Amino acid sequence: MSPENTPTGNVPRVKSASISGSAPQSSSGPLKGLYLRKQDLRRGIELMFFAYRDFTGEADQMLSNLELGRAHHRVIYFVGRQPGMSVSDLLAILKITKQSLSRVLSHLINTGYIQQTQGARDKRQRLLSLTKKGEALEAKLTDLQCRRFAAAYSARGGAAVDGFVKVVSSLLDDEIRADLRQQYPDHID
Amino acid sequence: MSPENTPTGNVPRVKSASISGSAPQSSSGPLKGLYLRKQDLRRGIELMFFAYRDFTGEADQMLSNLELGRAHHRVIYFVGRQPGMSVSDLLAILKITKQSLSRVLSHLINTGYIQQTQGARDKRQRLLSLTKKGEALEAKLTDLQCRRFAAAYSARGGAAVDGFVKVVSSLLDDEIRADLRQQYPDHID
DNA sequence: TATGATTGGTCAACATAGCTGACATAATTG
DNA sequence: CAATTATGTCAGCTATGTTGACCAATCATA
Repeated sequence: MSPENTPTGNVPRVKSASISGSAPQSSSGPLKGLYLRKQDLRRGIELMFFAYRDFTGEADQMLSNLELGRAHHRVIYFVGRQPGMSVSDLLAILKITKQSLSRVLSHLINTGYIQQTQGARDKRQRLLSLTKKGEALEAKLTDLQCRRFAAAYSARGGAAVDGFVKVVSSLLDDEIRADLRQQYPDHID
Repeated sequence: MSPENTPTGNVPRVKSASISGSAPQSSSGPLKGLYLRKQDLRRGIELMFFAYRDFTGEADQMLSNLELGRAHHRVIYFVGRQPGMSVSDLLAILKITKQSLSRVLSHLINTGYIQQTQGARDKRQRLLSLTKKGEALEAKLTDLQCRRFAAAYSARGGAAVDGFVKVVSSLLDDEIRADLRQQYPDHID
């Protein structure tokens, strides 16, 4: 935790005082922990920042033409993924407050992207699903992002995809990783 | 672009009408493009969403205790990475407006995390760097995120890290990928 | 059946962090 | 000197998150 006053991070520094405790790391030769140099970890941080921005950028653009935002996209995406989900299901996934969701969800209902039906088993529940209009938008947005992934996956091949899924899964909080493992039967874990 | 009305996405669907054009894909057997099934691409989308949230979560928590936000973190991170950078350098990295940055940057200067010095070559420039206080915070925040990466990297090994870097790099916009390639001399590309 | 828990909606108020557009100052460059 | 560049600043707007309170309908159970 001691502050390291090393400016650029460009120089390969094998001894990483505050990090190296997490894993074996040799100070000589191309050995096992070479990818744990501080510069490699920083590259990871930056890749996440830039990739997330670029990954959402195209969809954001399309959404802004419809006077919608990223929050609307999330709702449309997850409702499209699991039609008939309840409001509390959605809250649990998005991890935002009821009020934040309410604002966005009401707007999507008023503008005809999402419809609600009363739950059969539990009449308190409002089960959410996409309208035709909502499905069309979801398809366009998901398509944009899927194309980006399809391009990346096919450019790099199955082994790289495997590594990607493994590493990103390990970046998740435990609870979320368990959820995702259930969603995807053949999930690498 | 035709809307596909398939509810859950849990069933493995080999034919992915709107996506499969991007790459070779066989409809039988464990072949080359198996990782391009719609469910695999959706998993990628979701991994990015959840991983980014979890990846920033711990730092966000620490920041909120200091009455700072994620925007402040970004500034501190990149200034710490490249001390002496100009305001326009920072704007180019963050891709936000001058006014958005100004608000955050002024606050960080007023609260003693960042200092400015007049450029020697070009006196109009205000070169940014972290104060001792800023360095200490940067170290703590970066350490949190580096630990997460170090854990993921060492749990999955070098081959997985390699795949992760390859795939995430391919998710970037071209321009950004070129920048990152320069930042990291041994960048896989 | 009465009670308490759950599901969902709503209101008011607030904070952060993005945006636009206009304008000002100082320094550099041609 | 004129044009451009680097930076800062003002006013105002929007999107998306937050808290806390409160209400209604429904469900589950003692």
